[in-house]
Amino acid sequence: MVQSRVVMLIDFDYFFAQCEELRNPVIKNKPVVVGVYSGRTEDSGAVSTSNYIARKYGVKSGIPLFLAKRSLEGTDAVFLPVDHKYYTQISDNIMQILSVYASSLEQVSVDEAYLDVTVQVSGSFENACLYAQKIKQDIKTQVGLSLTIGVGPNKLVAKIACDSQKPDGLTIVKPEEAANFFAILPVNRLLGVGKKTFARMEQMGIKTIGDLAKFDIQRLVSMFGKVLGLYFHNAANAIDNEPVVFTGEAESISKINTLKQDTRDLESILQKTSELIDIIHNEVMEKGYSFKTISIYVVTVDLLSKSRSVTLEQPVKAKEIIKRHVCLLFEKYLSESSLDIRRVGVRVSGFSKEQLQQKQLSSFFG
DNA sequence: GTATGCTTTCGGC
DNA sequence: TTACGGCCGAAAGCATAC
Repeated sequence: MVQSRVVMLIDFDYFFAQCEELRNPVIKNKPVVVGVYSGRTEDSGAVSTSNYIARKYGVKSGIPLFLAKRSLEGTDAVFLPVDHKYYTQISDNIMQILSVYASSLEQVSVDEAYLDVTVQVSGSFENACLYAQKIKQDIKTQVGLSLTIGVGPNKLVAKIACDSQKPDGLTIVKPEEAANFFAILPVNRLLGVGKKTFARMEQMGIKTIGDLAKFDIQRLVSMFGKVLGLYFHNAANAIDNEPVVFTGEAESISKINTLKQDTRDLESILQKTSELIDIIHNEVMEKGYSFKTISIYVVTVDLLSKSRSVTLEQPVKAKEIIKRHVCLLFEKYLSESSLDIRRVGVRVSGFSKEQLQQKQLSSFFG
């Protein structure tokens, strides 16, 4: 008999706010709101994360800071600006500790990682329960943070298990339970089922993952194509063979800022993007990347976003090339739109890294 | 038709 | 009544290639 894998998804609870509680435990029993301040006016900006006390007042990720402030009026709420460096340090520390617990670790974001622990728990989900508790305890003791863990036979199930109980949760879904666990969930909980596909599936009478699991596979293939159709069929039946693999470098590097004032003056836009490009270019050079694609990102006064990009024939690395293409892209964009611009951003992607490969080879031999 | 790759938009954190 | 960040990868939509 083929033994099931045992895969965990570990999610750090309300991460940024919990980091702030760690730094200053006095705030722990107060509403804590971590926000990005745009610098325009005193309260201009948005909530990045809040602790669960603040969430009781409806203060959650993405809402405007002044709204959060209003909702928390009369409480002893603490508002703090994001400190990415500090959170990344803590995250790196936790990832380092977690990596020892697994055969492979795949970091998904600053506060999430998949672990393949099949070997460590001898393929037993009973062992996995104890093992997960041990991991939680270890991070609590060594770092002082709480985590939520989902365990399943693959990444797909682990993820949905993890989402089902937070914070400080532990949910285990055994292989034989996965189908029932999935059946009642709305189909858009599956990766790959966005707004459009969700609407299409609804038309076909598919609302839950259970509906999708029972749906005729041939018809799925004829509707969505071979690759997607088979993927949907498998996913709905909780089948997922994606391995837990070490995550490589980021695929894009971007920087975005809010302008001091709304404008469509090319000079002032280029002045701001020039600052952003300096930072991006530094980072790209540090990593020894070349890049092929350069994009600009615009948020207009009505808060809608647009982007434009160009892909070059050859990978390049010069800062001047970014600046030149950013200028061209903005000239083009401005000729197409008449709205004032509130925020601007720059992104580079399509990396290649001959240098890095050389480095790896030489360090392998050296 | 299916695969592939590019551009733009969407949505989670 | 309006109000509102910064980043990333995935989704969606299209063009082109086989």
